[in-house]
Amino acid sequence: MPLNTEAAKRIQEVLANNIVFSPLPPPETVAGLDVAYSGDLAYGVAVVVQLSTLQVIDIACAIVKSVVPYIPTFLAFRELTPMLRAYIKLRVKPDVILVDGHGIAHPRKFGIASHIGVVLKKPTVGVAKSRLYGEEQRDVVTDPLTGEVIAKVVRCGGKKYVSVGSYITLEDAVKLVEKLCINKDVYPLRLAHNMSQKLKQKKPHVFDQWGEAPVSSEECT
DNA sequence: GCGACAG
DNA sequence: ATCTTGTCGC
Repeated sequence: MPLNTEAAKRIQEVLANNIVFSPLPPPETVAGLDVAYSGDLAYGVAVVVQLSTLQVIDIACAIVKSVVPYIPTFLAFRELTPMLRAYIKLRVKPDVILVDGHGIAHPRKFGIASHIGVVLKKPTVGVAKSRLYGEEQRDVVTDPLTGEVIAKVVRCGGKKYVSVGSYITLEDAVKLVEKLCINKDVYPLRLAHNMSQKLKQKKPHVFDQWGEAPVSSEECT
């Protein structure tokens, strides 16, 4: 299925008005969301980690048919479903969510991290491996049109572009990512990435009429 | 028209 | 993201 980019663009512009910039109350739990692909299937994984102990307290995953192609600035329309399908299966909801991709460091200020934050009304942080939009100088990325700081570069096994998704401030987002930078990786995202890669290597699955395969949390590991 | 372009 | 092994270097 192709993507109506004009309609998608209007959705992003409208929903971007719902982004909230506010301090994040000290979180106890953090989730990492990631998606892997194989053939025409998307494997979404959500991992919840206890900040004080770094122990994994919940895991969930979803296997759905991948229908939308990747088009720069429209990543959410391809990965939102697999990520949210996994997220809603969590029995323990996190205080804040880390997403693979940008938040407001996006042409229309509405990257996938912001999209998820607005839809779930939950604090989210965008953590990307490369820049999509903005002028990078030193460790800050600014919007060339407004001069506003839209992201900060955090060194953690390479550059990580950290931006606000929603319900958080850039300062709190950066503090959280730095705290979770372990062994050159943002821990929760590393776990989610490893799990999605593992998951897709498993046996085929049976799909229901909605194009989703039943997968237990144990089956994710 | 040209270059840029998350995963 | 995915296709793919070894190899050069700290």
